[in-house]
Amino acid sequence: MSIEQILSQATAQAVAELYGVEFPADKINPQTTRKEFEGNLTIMVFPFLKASHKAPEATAQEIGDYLVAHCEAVEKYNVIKGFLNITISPAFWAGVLNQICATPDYGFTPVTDESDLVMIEYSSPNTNKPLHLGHVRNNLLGYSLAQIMKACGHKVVKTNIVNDRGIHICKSMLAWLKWGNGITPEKAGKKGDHLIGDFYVLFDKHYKAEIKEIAAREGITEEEAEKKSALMGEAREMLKKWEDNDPEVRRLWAMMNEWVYAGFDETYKRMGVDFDKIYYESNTYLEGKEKVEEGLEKGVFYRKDDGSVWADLTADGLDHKLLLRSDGTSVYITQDIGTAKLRYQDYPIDKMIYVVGNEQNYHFQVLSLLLDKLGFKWGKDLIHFSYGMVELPCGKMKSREGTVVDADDLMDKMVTDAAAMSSDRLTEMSAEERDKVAEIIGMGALKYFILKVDPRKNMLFNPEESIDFNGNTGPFVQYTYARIRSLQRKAQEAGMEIGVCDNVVPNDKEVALIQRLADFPSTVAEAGRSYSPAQIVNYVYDLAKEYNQYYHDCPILKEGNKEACAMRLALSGVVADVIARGFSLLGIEVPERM
RNA sequence: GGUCCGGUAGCUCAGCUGGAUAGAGCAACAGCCUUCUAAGCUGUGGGCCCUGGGUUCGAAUCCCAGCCGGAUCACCA
Repeated sequence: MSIEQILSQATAQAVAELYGVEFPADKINPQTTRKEFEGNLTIMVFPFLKASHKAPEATAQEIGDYLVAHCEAVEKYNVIKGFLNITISPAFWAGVLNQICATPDYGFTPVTDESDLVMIEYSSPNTNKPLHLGHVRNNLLGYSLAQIMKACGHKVVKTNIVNDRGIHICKSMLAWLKWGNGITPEKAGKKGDHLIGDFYVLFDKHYKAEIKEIAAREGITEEEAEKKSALMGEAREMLKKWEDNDPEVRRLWAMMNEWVYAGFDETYKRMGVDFDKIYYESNTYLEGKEKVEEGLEKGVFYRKDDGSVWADLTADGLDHKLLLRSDGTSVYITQDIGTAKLRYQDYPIDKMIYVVGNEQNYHFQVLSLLLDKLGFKWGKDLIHFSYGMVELPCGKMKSREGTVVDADDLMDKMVTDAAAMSSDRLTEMSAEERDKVAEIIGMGALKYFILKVDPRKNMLFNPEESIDFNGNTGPFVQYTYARIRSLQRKAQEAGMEIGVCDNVVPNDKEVALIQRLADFPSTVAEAGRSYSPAQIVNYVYDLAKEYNQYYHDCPILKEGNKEACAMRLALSGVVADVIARGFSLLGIEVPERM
């Protein structure tokens, strides 16, 4: 039981005994006392005034006296207005530290057979171009969320739905046939996804030129000219052939997709993300029809005269939504229904989380309703983990405008910059070790910077600032960790003892640190409940910052008292450990030296 | 126009299940390396928390209205 819970219950008991009123203990939330006041935890007594019929100060005094008398952990208290500031005895905190040291999986809830199964869909790339900055945010959020859900005791299945079919892939294929001269990633010395992306761009270039040419020649608008494009006609024809299982087209498609997947794998690996199960739209896009027919039979959908199928969502405050075109083919949302069907066949899903950009908020509102109507038990409560756009200082990042930041380029830049900044610092390391550290720091800087921001918000990504190694950054926290590890190495060399001894009491700064460490489990739980990696980032930063201040003021290896020293080493060790755990929830590595 | 989401220091962001004098970092200025890693620490300056109402002991936080910005409302994906 946490100290907060102990206090809540004791306070509820105090209110009951002193004023004869039952007050629910879970409504009493002791908060960390602000720095400028004495005490560790604060209870607001305003809610009890109705019961006590006394002034706030008097009420606080009475409850404070009761707590000191009945609660062993409470050492003393002070009252400021309606705020009851409670000081917990240092011995109690020492006990807490001891307990944390003895808890191997501190802060994490174990996964059991009875745990809920949470499926998290993220990344969802198209196979006609490489991953970009938007995917970076998506992947980092998705992976981190999966880590957090695991730590909260859920079974997690990470999944990826790859959009591997459609007109856009055909464009790349066509361009490769026309202008590729049989080039391959090996021959080009290029990652497959980048090569395919190049051909997609090439198609667009030729297409635009063609439109312009037609418009000029026939004196029509470019919009009208688009309909006459021979290139687009060919692409459509290719899509038709693909759908008809034309062996030639299918072979080309399969080959080029393999190139792309090899490229994606590299990017994912470097980013440190992975998946338990990958679905391909080419396998799922026909599946939704069946479910729609089923819904039609149940009467939750209806058919128009032209044969198209719709869902009436006006009762839920939305519009009518198309599910099947009049020619019987699927639309986007029908595919999502199909994918849901397959997934539910594969896994006993209790909760579904979709990590998808906020431009699809409406889509997921609709999907939730449709899945619910179709009887998916997790449909109603599906989570659309919606995130905002990543903008650049020079303007918005959209693939059309050509200012896309490529994910691979970005990671390269982060790591090279990290290497440049740490080169004169890590002179005693081998080149190989230095590269490894640069990778950890560069990727840490990137991940931390992206995960720091509330996902819902659009964020500004400034490449210059992101690699700034000062302040609230990943490297700052990593540095704190590395220093503690170095400290531990030195202590070990000196043969010093580590551990919490009964007759050593932590000082104020140490108590504050222990108190923060004690908050870690509830922080993880809360981050899981609110789906917020940013909360972990904030926690870890606060912890690292506080430790840095402590580190500066309280020398450890120089401390004369052996037992105090042992306690400080133990405390430092837990700080490092919790930093590492927090970072593991964010998918960020931590270096032993830097 | 309907719906959804944002608006907090010059900049990037926390805080939002209502609590004390609204916090960090960057940038600016002033200090601290004979010291367990100075990628650090300390200090100073910087705020109509978009506006206006309401709810109450108390509002950046909750409710209503408005302003500004973004997204979305396809037989596209």
